[in-house]
Amino acid sequence: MSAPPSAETIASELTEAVHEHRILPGMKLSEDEVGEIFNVGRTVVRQALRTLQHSGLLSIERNRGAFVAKPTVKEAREVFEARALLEPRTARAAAERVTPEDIALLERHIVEEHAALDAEEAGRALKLSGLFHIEIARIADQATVEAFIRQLVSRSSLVIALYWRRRNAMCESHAHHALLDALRRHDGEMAEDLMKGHLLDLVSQLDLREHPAQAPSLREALAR
Amino acid sequence: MSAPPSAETIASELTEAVHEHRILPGMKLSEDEVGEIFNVGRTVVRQALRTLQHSGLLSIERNRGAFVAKPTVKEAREVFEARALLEPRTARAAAERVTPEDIALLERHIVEEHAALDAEEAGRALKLSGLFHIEIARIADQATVEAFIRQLVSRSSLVIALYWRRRNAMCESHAHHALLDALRRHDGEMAEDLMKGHLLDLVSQLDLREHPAQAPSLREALAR
DNA sequence: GGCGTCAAGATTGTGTACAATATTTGCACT
DNA sequence: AGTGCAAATATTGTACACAATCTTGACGCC
Repeated sequence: MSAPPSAETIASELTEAVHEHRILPGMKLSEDEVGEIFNVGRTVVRQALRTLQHSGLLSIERNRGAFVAKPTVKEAREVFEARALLEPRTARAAAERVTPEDIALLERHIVEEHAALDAEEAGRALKLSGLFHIEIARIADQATVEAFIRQLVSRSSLVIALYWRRRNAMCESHAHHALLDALRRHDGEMAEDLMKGHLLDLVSQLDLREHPAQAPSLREALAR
Repeated sequence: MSAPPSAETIASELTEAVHEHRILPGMKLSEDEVGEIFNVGRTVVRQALRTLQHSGLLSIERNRGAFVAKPTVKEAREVFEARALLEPRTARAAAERVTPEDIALLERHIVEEHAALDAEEAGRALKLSGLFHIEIARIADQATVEAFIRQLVSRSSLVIALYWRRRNAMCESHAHHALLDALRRHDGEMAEDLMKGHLLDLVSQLDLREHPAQAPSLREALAR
């Protein structure tokens, strides 16, 4: 209905849905189906799906279709190892460049995140939590690194959907608050350490043992 | 001619051409032209171009076409800052996991790189030089980081095309040799330091002052 | 009844025609 | 001659038709 959205719009909407866990790993995204939802032809849908594939959210299998990626345990570890390489130093750089406007924006982010948690909207809280990390990269004025972190945050959403231990609470709000304090004081060293610890915390809350659930296909699950 | 190549094949060929400086920043890649060269329809070409866009090699302007990206000075710095975050630690990890087969492969790489330099094939030498860095990420068994480094190496080729000081020699072969030695001895610490220094060396050989040459369009070059 | 083969259906892959838009060229007018 | 507008050209954006491939269900055979 109304104006036909562009491929970028569709890609954004789908990405946001993944961030909010409204779209879960393994789900199939049929071209016709997505096209009907957004009132566009398959050509535009295919562009959007390819975009999401390149950012690692979809796995497109030839003549089979596009499926939301199901990161293996190894990939899950790799995502957080990559984040551990990029984000702490980026947080340090952000602490040195952060402006009062940035601080205010991050404060609003945290408030909204808390509000979402109180409203039991875990998906929205998760999305906002990811945006917090992306904002830090933006503040550091490192567009290239920011693009990488965007990808990693997106893929982290998939990892969390698959491997998160406790569904009830996401008790990481304290970490973001502490980071914000360090940024406010332009304490780069502290920001770097906090980010490093925060990421380690996140990984420690995942269950990254080799589950059966991660079998990519039924064939492998039942093979012996 | 003969068998029609897939979109991935075309993307690889174009990427390789960029690595070898056969395709230079600013060049326009017309869909029809590329399609005729590879004997495929525009549909497949567009897929390949989108892929290259997502890896940062092309900038696609709506209703204008696809142009090989011309990184600004800022982007050039960002690329090497990102590499400085990712590659040293990755080299350390590689030193801990490297196998004799990997060592042999890297040795061949270096030999070929020297041969290319002797044969005055600067483009081929540059491509092999980039592959050396990618191989190290592969050896580290970090597929996610490897994908990022691939992007960064590609974009580095564009940066070098635009900002390299001396066209004659690429006197970095020593650095790769030293890195290989560290890997052979499983000396992670040394490998990390060498990689860090190597990347700093590379940046120092660039002319990243704000030249006029970086004007994206004639319009800007002559605007006053 | 179990199993293999094959046909029907559905979904994606690709080429192409047409529409939309940008660029260039020519022309009229000042 | 210079400038502004308009038509012509060329290139990309989108939709659609057809081909290729996979999945599913049915039928016949053992």
